[in-house]
Amino acid sequence: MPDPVITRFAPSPTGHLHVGGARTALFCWALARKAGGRFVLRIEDTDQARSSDAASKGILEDLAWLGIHWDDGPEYSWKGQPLGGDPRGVGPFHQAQRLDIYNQHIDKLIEADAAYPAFESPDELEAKRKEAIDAKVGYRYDRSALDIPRDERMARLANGEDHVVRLKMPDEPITVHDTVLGDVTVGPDEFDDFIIRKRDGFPTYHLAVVVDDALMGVTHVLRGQEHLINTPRHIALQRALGFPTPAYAHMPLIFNPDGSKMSKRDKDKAAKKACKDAGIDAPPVASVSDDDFRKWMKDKTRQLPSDQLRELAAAVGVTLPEIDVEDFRRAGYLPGALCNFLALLGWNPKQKTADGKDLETFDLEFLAANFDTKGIGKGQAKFDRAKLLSFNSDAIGRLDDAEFARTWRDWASAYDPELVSTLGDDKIELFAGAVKPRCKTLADGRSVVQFALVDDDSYEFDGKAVHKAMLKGDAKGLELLKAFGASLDGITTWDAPTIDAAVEAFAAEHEVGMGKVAQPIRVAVTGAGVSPPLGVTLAVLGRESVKARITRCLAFAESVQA
RNA sequence: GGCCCCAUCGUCUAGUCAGGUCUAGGACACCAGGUUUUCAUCCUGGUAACGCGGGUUCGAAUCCCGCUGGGGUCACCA
Repeated sequence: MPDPVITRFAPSPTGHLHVGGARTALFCWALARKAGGRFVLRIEDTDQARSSDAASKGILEDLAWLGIHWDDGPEYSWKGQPLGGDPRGVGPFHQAQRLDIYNQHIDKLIEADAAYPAFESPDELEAKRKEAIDAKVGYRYDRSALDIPRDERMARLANGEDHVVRLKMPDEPITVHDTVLGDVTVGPDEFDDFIIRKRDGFPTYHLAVVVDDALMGVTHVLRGQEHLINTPRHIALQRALGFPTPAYAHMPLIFNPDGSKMSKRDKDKAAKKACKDAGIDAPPVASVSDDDFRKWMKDKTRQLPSDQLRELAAAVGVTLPEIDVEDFRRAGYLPGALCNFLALLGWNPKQKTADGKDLETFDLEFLAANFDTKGIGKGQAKFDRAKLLSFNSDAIGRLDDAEFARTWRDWASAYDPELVSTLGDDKIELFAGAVKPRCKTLADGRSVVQFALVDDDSYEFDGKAVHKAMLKGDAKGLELLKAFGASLDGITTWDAPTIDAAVEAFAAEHEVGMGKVAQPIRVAVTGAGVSPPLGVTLAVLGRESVKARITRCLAFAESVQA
């Protein structure tokens, strides 16, 4: 039996899942699925200061929502389906809970003289680094800890003196055999004896990753290209520890359309700019303190907690760019569309559709059956929101009306509860067919149904639309509207098809085109010249509401006319 | 700056490994038409790219070199 393929995604829980991370996770997942292997989720929380439980939970939910489900990893329940667990007994999956394991391996390395404790303080090292920079030479740790006799080093270590542990890097070039990039060789001058255990006793990322990947049986590592230069370090560590080296594939990064790196800070940046442009110098919302606001405005790198930031953005009237998976979810993107788009950003199935075009639309199932590291491109990609938007509206279009109604309602109950409470399930269903082709995101749906969310006497009439539909020329529109309003009680059943038929009959009876009748009615009941098809529009409002609105519009139009 | 990676329409890309069938294909965006009671959907068509310079070759988007450009990385972050 060939070795099983085991991949892993190992985020650090410092916030919600970034779309770049989501793509990495998606590819790792797909590679494992394709090979019938396992996909491991591991939480890299060795940075005590920056990691949080909330972020860790958020990432789990983001992945689950996307449909990227893990076999081994933290236990999580998604829509009644259990995810994760530890059937192979390779956990726990939070690195902070694996300190003993790391220390065993570090001890082994020290014992074998492959690693050594170093006692310089951070300040001392910082000074040396600065010196190197001033002299315009690359800084490397000078191994001065090795000048201390081994016995003395070990004694000081045993005494519990503050220290870090460094790996002795070999004095020879290391070649990474990368599935995407080919062989990449880096010389020994590029590396110094890097730290594998920090002063606080936690392992660094390098040590933890290598130990965990080996112990969890990971065979294929797919990650962003920012890790390429780390790989020789990891290979050195694997050799020192006697671990096999997994297959590596580094993929290009994702950028903003302007070429800048897609960063969580972009959201803060947008909000800061809006505040600055509007000349706001005090926190516009109560949840942000005066002090925090001032510091935040002053420091380009400073970020506000996401809910505070969102509140502030709403108050200032600025739309934040979507960066994290959760941003896209909130903005009304479908998980399938996001995955489809993300997959295409750097990967191509290289297949044709039945009509000879490049295959671009596919689902997770397809990815699981067809993913291949050969299809990963080498070039860096820009994140084109317009194309994602198009993917999303296509994906919405492929839902049938009932599915759409369900999806829209579920989204709204989480992100726009007022819409659900005002319309109710029945009207949402009634609207589904009309809203679906008119929205590119689930959030867009609101603008389509806005007219039904307001009271009969509280929406405003667009003067231009009123003029165009009923007052222009001989003001025949006004006459028709009046007549139609009077005929309302004659409509037997108040549903869209019957209403449409009645309007058609009305137009025929008055010997005018549909447009001449439909537009005045539309403007009367919605205030504007744009709405879903008339039958649905009237059906949703209800007969009494339509009557009231026509009466109100008549009065408005006549007052304008006079 | 050192080291490393990359380079086809505005954007994502197919084609590059095995040079000719590429007057370079698709998608998004954009523009122009058409269907439609408005808007949207939908349909048809169009504009638009091999970064530059040298080689190799009968022939290069495809191979080689240089340049330019973009990116990554140089933490007791991951």
